[in-house]
Amino acid sequence: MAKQPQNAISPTRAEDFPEWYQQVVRAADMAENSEVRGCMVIKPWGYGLWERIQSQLDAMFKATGHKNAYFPLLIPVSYLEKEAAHVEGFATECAVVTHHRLELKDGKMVPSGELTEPFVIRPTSETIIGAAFARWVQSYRDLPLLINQWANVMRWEMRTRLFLRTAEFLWQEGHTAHETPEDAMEETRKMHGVYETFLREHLAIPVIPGEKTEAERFPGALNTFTVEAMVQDRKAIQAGTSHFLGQNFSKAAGIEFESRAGQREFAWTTSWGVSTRLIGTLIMAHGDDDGVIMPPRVAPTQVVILPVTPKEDTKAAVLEACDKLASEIRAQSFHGEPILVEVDDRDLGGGVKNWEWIKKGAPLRLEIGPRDLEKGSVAVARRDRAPKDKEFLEAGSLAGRIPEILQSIQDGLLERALAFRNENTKRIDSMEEFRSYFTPSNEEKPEIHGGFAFAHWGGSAEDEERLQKELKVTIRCIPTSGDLCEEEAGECVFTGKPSARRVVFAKSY
RNA sequence: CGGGGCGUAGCACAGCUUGGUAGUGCGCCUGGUUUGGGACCAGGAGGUCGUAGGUUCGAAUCCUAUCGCCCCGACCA
Repeated sequence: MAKQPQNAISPTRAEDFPEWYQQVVRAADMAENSEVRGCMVIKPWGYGLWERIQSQLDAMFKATGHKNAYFPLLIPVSYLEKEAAHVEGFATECAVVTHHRLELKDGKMVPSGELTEPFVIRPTSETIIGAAFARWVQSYRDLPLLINQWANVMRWEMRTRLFLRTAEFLWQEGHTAHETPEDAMEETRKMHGVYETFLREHLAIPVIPGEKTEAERFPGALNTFTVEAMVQDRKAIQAGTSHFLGQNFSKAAGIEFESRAGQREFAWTTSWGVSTRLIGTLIMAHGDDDGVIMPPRVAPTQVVILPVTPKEDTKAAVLEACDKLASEIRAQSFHGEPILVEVDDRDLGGGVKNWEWIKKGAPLRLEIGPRDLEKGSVAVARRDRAPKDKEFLEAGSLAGRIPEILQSIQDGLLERALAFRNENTKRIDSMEEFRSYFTPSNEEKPEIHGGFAFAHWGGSAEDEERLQKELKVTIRCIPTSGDLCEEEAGECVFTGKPSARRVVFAKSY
């Protein structure tokens, strides 16, 4: 028998990170490419994670006063034309619907009824929601209007990757309208904060909250705020955005109201969103060479119980003990919800099942066999430790300890991710250092290199573009809060011009 | 859309240079042996070799076109 590899995923992260990512998504059975170009099938384990993300974020949106609604998938092309920057930003990636009927012609179905005005499949909904807001808002008393939509959107991307960039993806888009610019800006920052909290506390991913430069701004926005995460190839990934749209969209859509002073005024709007990209971020932030590691708070199954049934005569007793433990654990709660536990009693080899759950990243695996029944023990294996690392704990008191164990995994993941980010974040004060930091030593097959560079910047949009062309590095954000936000004057590394603060540079997804 | 690579069983691949009608491993099914572990033995199911043309007595293999996928770039959540 051939010796099994040490780890479940091949290649390893160090060998080939992009390929590792794809293998992990498949090994964890989260999603697969579909027959439709650029569109994925999200499988139960991946969708289960999305549902957890969805329900927890939704609760945070509700707690901040938002209500859910749903708007059409199809947007009249003329709506898009109303905001100049917006059209320019999205035009090239729109899927367009031009017909409404099929006819059988020479054995093939062909479109026949041409629409008088084509629709685009929403790439985002500012315009169509703006049109609704224009109807809904009459008076300052109708404001603020705080709406969120959970939906799918479509952007016809050149190159797609499961979860990170797909033609169709799932997301939430918040859209709000306010009486004053101050109110709208406060909303923009508030939701920016909600994302930072969610990423850190729920997904165990530390992020740098900050503002985008003009070049990276959402088309049509006055300010774009972002939370930037670092994943294990040391690249940055934009995990969530919050935009202050000023009056651009309200003027385009006619969101007008009568103010307290009796004047007709345009509302101040915001929009903010996160997408299924969070799933890709989570995989790349926490995964190891054995697969996904799910942070307990969002794991679709937090505890898996694996019955070990070597002998037929003890099988029934083992299964019974597993079910009993499962219901004890289910009675416990973790962050206010019953613990999600599953007894995997499928008729498969124990090793196979064990490795499946490792690859899926279930936070805790519990094994109960005949010997455990005699000794009153349970073998406990944590996903944040080595696959063979098990600890035997006392069965009677185990259920009560599960919440604290899950929390310790949750905390450990955040600490580990934070340490990784800090190790790969560097203050840089010279151009030479900057260049060498972002230049791989093997041009043919670039190894994992670079990280976050924290440097002074006083350049223009053109300088920024040049930087991207030369080194593939962009300004990820100008930090607005958090431990990496410090106001300290200095000189731009590239131009020597004065700079009020350091900004974050990185290669990105 | 540019540069590179690749489409052969559910998955990973070999075979192609030197054309002769398809193979290996994993997975799947059946039976047996095993059992604190990604098991073993035996038997079995499964492929018009991406698609369409062409050359040829004969094409997975040679030629042309086309579609799709992956990696790198441009674009982007």
